[in-house]
Amino acid sequence: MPKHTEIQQPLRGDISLHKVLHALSDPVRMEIVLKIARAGQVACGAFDIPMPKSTLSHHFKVLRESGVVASRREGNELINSLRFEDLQARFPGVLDAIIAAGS
Amino acid sequence: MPKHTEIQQPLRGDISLHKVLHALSDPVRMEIVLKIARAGQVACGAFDIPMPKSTLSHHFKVLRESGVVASRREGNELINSLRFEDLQARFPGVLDAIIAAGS
DNA sequence: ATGTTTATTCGAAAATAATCGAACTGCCTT
DNA sequence: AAGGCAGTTCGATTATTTTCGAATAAACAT
Repeated sequence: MPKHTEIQQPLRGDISLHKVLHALSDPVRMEIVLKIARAGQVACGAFDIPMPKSTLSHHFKVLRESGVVASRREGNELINSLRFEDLQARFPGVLDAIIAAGS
Repeated sequence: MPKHTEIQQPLRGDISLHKVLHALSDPVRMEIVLKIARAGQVACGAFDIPMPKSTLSHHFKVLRESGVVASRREGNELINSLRFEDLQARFPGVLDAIIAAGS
């Protein structure tokens, strides 16, 4: 029975458009988002991006703090997903269009 | 008969998503874009944003170089418009959704 | 208990971006 | 030709972001 630890993320109402756009304006983070969009659920370790772990961790932090990505702990890894419903509720169509454009 | 000078802007095919998103991730630039979206055509001077002209000019430059805004000279002022068709062709729905979300 | 895996945090360095005043260019008016 | 107006460009400053290695934490396995 895996323990689920909640990670710090903004509430739906606190998600701001400019932070979301900033988060998505970085190519590495966009790549991360596209991969999550395709797979639904991806652990941090599953990204074979040639980059130190601390840098990658920074990008996940930006994605989380902007409200784009939700992460939950499962065992000793973090599973990432997109906050599709929250973003759709707050900024309808934005994430969909960006993901479609980025694919 | 006003002279129309063309200003440096990327071709449709050279517009990149991450530059567009970066351009829109700044609150001042978003405000500019929203005003143009509402009015259709706006001269640089018509923005009563409390900020030195050089700073404002910098933001227009970012918007232009990202492909979001087109500027043409008419007399001694610059008229700005959104590159809606180009953006729609390249990243369908993105600008619409962002403008709707930002309004 | 010790070690392993997964990922974060810390702190400092390097790269980008934003800000502003001053000087400049283009166009119009007189 | 001289002056005014709209914006840009230059150069310097500051602020924010990105990057990375080293140290740390949390969960699991042995």
